[in-house]
Amino acid sequence: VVATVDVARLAGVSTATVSRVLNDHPSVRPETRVKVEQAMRALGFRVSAAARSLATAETKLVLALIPDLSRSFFADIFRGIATAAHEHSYEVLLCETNSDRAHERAFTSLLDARRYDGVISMSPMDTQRLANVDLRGMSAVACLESAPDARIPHVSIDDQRAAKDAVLYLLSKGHRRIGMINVGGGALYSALRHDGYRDALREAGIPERPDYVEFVDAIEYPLAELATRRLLALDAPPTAIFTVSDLLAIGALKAALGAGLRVPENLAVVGFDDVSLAALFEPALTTVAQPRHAMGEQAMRMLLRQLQGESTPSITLPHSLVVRRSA
Amino acid sequence: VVATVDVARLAGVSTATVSRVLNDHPSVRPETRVKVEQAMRALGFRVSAAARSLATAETKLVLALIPDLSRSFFADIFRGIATAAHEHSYEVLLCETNSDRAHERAFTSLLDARRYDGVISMSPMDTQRLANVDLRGMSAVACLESAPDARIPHVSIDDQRAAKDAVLYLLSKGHRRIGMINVGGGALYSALRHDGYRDALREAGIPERPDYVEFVDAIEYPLAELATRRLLALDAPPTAIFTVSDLLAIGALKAALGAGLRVPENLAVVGFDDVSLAALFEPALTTVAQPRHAMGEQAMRMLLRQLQGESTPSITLPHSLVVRRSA
DNA sequence: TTGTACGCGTTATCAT
DNA sequence: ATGATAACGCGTACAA
Repeated sequence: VVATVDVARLAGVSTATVSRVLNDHPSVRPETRVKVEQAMRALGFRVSAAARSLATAETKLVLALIPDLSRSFFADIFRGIATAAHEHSYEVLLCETNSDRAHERAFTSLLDARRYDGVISMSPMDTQRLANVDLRGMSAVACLESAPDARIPHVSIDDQRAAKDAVLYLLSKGHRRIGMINVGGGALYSALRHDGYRDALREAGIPERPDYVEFVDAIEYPLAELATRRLLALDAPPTAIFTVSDLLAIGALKAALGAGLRVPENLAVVGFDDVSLAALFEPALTTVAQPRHAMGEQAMRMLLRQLQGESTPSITLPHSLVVRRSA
Repeated sequence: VVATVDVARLAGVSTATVSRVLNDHPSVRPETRVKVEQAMRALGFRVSAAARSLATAETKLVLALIPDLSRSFFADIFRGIATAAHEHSYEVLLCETNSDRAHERAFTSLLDARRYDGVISMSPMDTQRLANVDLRGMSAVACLESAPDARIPHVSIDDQRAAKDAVLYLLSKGHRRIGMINVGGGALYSALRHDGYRDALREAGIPERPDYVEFVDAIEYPLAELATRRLLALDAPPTAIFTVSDLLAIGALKAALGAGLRVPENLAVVGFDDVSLAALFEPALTTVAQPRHAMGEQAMRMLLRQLQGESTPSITLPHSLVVRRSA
């Protein structure tokens, strides 16, 4: 392998100078710089990230924890993270943690070797665990979900308000019997969106009907399809359903269509996230949009600032209601 | 920071012994091992991946090049790669290279610092470039697409045969006017699938109609929707369409449904890949399935073997036709 | 079975 | 503006 010493020798300078060239140090005479650069090319020199890390105690690598890679929702956030990271010469390692084994693995790999400068969690479960574990001084930020503990700053939308807005929209369309399909598991966002749903109903003076709120175990459309069937089997079934995810909304749509109902005439459906699928499906989904890319970018920038020793407050980004055909 | 020296001191052994414990070296007396492990815990010791890399000249990190992260098709392959990698204590860095800038970035980050032990490309464009660039001895394997040059081994299905099978199926259903929606850009798989399409027609004694084959610029359903409209506007329009991607098939479906046609009665549609969307859409897609997870696993194992100095032949995995409603 | 000592390729400090 | 040199933390011959 060719190292800085070799370059130094060929260029007739010291390794210190080679290092300076490598790091764009201003105090290098232009002619010297040229000599060094020529030597580098001539020898086919490449820095060793490892050696650099060892000397600087920085890896320029951050870990991104994601629950489910097959959901493009997370892919979009990841893109935002990567964008911001690359602007600052950082790389992002993606780790999917849906299974228990993967979750464990992620945390060992996170804490065992000092491979990462920091971590960004897009997964409620991981975020909660991050808050309860000794981070050994590693920086962490949560995306989408705030940690119960306030040590980890987060970037998210106002979930409660967003859910309320969605339900208010349904109310404005004249609906009085509004159901909800939520997800279990104890994530904070599901609690918040549930609260938002209640807020809207309360404002409209409509009493809560617990049997109008269904919980599914995972963000998978078949589960929502079943939940919707249960809702539709009620004595006075909902005329509209608010779901906490577009995938669940698709399930609701399939259940309604399968039952011979017309959407939105017989049953209105509102989703959440505005993934690409939302516009594709027939009828196209009315849904709450989150600024996914921006959220990823902000999360990464937040982490970057933490790495420089700054303390970073959590931030809330704006959501919006995208009205299409389903409601 | 606490290093091996500190652990050694506390345990009353040498750093060599600590290193041996770290690497599960058999020649360490059990009692010694225990002493060392206790010292590690007591001090909160963590290895430095950087220092280890510097000493071993291995990073235990591979780079995965992916064209489009929002397509779950690639996410599934990535999962396979990660699975196999983790079994051997490797990490996988994912890099999306759809844009020119990202493509350039990927290659600089790949070749500049010696950060990665190897690279797996799932992107035709990247694979072609890998074959034309000085890899500096870095191992590379292609997933999904063979490199024109034979230096880079690949894992893929038999694309030509798979396409032929799909078209043969349509022929078996009585179709004689069969169109195709292919993708431009010069990827090998599109040429192969085109050949497979021709093979099937030839066997059936049906002359080629060039106007039956449409090319789109990217795997995006709106483009396929337009292409399908053009096909349907022909004097004797196809009664069936074979597409090289499920996303394109969805576009064809939307065009057909939008034109008031019934699928598969008036127009049969066959997709490719069997992504989750294929089963979700109405009517559910008949499509060619690729063993995505296994392909990823095999690609990673192939890379691992290369890293150990073995030479690895390319491999072809079996495909299958999944018959659903659309054809 | 265990210890000694050096090398891995950078950066950073202190001189000059 | 540049050079000499000591870290950085681990693996590994070679010895013992």
